[in-house]
Parts: sequence; structure tokens; C-alpha cells
Amino acid sequence: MSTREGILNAAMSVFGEHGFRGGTVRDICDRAGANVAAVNYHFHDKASLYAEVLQHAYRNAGSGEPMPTLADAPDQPATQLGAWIAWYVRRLLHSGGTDVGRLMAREMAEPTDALDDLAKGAVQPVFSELGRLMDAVSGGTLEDREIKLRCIAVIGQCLVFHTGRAMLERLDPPHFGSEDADEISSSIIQWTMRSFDSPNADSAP
Amino acid sequence: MSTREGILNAAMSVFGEHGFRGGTVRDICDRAGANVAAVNYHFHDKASLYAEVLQHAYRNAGSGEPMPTLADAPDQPATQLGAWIAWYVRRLLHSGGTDVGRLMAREMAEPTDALDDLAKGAVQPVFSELGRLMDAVSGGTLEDREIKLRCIAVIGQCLVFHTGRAMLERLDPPHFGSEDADEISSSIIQWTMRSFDSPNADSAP
DNA sequence: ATATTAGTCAAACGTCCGTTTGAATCAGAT
DNA sequence: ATCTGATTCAAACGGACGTTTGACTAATAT
Repeated sequence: MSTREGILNAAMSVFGEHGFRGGTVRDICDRAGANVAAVNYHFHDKASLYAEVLQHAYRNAGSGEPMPTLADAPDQPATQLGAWIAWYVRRLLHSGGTDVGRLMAREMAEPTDALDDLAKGAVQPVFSELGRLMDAVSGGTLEDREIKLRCIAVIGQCLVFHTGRAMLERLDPPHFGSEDADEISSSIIQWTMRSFDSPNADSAP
Repeated sequence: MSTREGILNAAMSVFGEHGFRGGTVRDICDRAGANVAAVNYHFHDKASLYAEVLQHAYRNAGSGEPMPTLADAPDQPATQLGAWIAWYVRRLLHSGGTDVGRLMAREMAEPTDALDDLAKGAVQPVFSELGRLMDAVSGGTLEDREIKLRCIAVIGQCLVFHTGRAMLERLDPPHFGSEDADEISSSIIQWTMRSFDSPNADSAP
């Protein structure tokens, strides 16, 4: 592994743990077994290194299983929607080694230019597929706006276990961690499917 | 307005914009028209000031409406649960003046010691009330673990419109902003209520 | 063998930041 | 008027950080 790659990997950990401002080039270079000046030699400066780290992290985010799509089984949209949710939860909670999720959370709180590319390149396809699945399960009876509302709701239920982990751990038990991914996703699936049932008895006035 | 309050208000803005590490006491004191030493005089140090800012911000979040509780109408739990969700969404999207959500999002991504106090002092009561409402609506038929799972799901659906705003704005329209608070909360309420209906037809094997 | 280039290294530079200091100022009580 | 405690202020301290420097090493080409 070259010095450049070593710094890139170390920077991914350090920036994931402490953010851009909090992560120091000295810490990065220590972990990479390199000299402090190496960052300024191989990358122009700390900011450029961060930009490269973001791109590298986002590119390797989907490492592992492929995303379940409607096209895989067009006649079983409900099954595919369930598979999609389980896949998404697993992807979030078993964030494979890297701290992509924490980098993302920080980008949300304080967006940089890198977020635009990330949205168009990596997030939009995933989100669009969820919309396609939702539309298929509903039988095409829902408006665009309603579809999107439900997609966001599903995403929110999945994300909160990751973005809110620090808070959830500090509240009263029981807690939910990555070992409960199956329980979590099946709960979200159950709830989502039920929302498509015809409402027999309305309780709201 | 006392110097102490001035610093507290200025600190809320500065920390909201730049986070704990990025916000400087010099910037805070400049905006408050105070001397640098004032922070260390009125609050012990920067960290303690930040902790007070978090508590103050979370307590004053939203338009000041009181939280709907089960105790307000013990015989109408469903109505109260709906009111609670609408209140929570309103509180999130109309974050009054200062941006509590950004402070929180940053705390989640990079927890400081202040998060412990915040969780126990300000968040736990809100979360517990949601649990009480969920339990009442379900008629006491659900386990603790199931209750908590549903509470987190509701929180996640509300939070995502705030924490994920930066990303949602960069995806395909339609978008949802603070002006859609009513539409959002009624959608979440509808979905939540329907999840309590008896499942007539199970689709999962 | 020599020249050229890329890469590494210890050390230092300049800046920014949180915190401290000690004197100055103000308010109220005696 | 004097004392006392609380508050403000300019200035400085000490540490951490990003970046630069210039010498040193290793590899490649001539």
C-alpha cells in the first residue's frame, strides 16, 4: 500500500470520527505511519484531502449485496419492497468498516459542494427505486406527492436507527443496535405493508 | 438583557452555524458585545456554555406550545397521539429562530459530554410521553420492545424531514418544507393510526 | 558515475484559539 | 466617603494546528 493510499484510508477513519475540523493531519499521518508533510505533498492541503476522502467513501459505500429492484421480480412488488427495506437497513447498520454514515450525517448538518454530486450520483438511484416499488405495490393509485411522502417516511424509519443512535443509547432501554437489524427491518416492513391495506375503519373525525 | 443572556443567545447562533469545535468564543463575545473573558466568568468554560446552550435551545424549541399528553385527555388516547405528532412536527420544522435541529444533528454525529445531560433532562420526558401514548392507543397489548420500536419509527418519520432536508432538496421534486408541516404530520398520523388496525390480511410468510 | 526526479523527514513558522491574569470600574451597603 | 463584592476589560500565556522549509534518501535515466 502506497503512502498516498495509507493516508487516504487513515483520513477516512479520522474524518469519520472527528469531522473535517476536528480531524487533524497529525493524527491522520500518525495512523498512516507517514510524516506530517506527506499530506501537503500528495494532496494539496487538508481540504483537498477531505474532498478525495468523500468521493472515495461514497464510491465504496455500496460494497456488498446489490440493491433489490422491481425489475428483478415485476410480478411480486410487495416482496421486492420488503427486500429493499431489509437491504437498506442492513446497509445502514452494518456500515462496512468505513464511517460513511457519519460523514453523511455531518454533510447534512453542514453541506459542502460534495453533497450535490453525492445526491445526483449515489442517492437518487436508490431513492428512485424505492419510489418505483412503492408505486407498484400501491397499484399505481397514488399521486407523485403521496408516493414521495411515503418514501421519505420509510427512509426516515431506517435512518433514525443510525443517525439517532447516540441519542437512543442514552435513553431508557430497551436499545436497538446493529445486531437487531432483522427485527428492525421486519417491523418497518410490517408497518409499511399495513399502510397499503384498505382502511376499513377510520378513527379520525 | 444581561451580559449572560447576550452570550447565551450569541452562542446559540454561533454554535448552530459552526458547531462546537468550529464556533469560537471570540466570535460569540463579539456578537454579544462582551469581552472574551466574559465566557469564562459567567460560564465556567466553553464546554459548559455549550451544554447550557443545548438545554436552552431544546427547551425553547418550537412556538412555545405545551406538549400534548395522555394526562390531558386520558379517554382519548388516539386524539392525543395525533396531537402529539402534529406538535412534534411543528416544533421541528418551525424551529423558532435558532436552529436546534442542527445543534442536535451535530451532537448525534459527534457526541459531546453535553449529550448525556440533554438526553436525561430534555429528550427523555418527550420520548416517554410518546411511549405512554402509544401504549394507551394500543390498549396495553404491546411489549415494551414493540412500543419503543414504534416510537422510534414515529420519531424517525418526523426527524427525516428536518435532518435530511439538505439531501431531499437535492433530489427530484416534489419537495417538502416547513410550509408543508400540516400535510406531513397528517400523513404520519394517518400511517401511524392505520398501523394499530387489526391486520386482516397478512402478506408475510 | 553522474544528473534528475520523486519521495521522506525533522524541525520550525505563523496563526488561531481557550483560558488566565490583574488591574480597572461599578453598585450597594456601612 | 469608604469599604466590599461583583463585573468588565486589555493583554498576555500556552498549546494545538495547518503549512512550509530545506536537507536527506532512493530510484531512474543518461
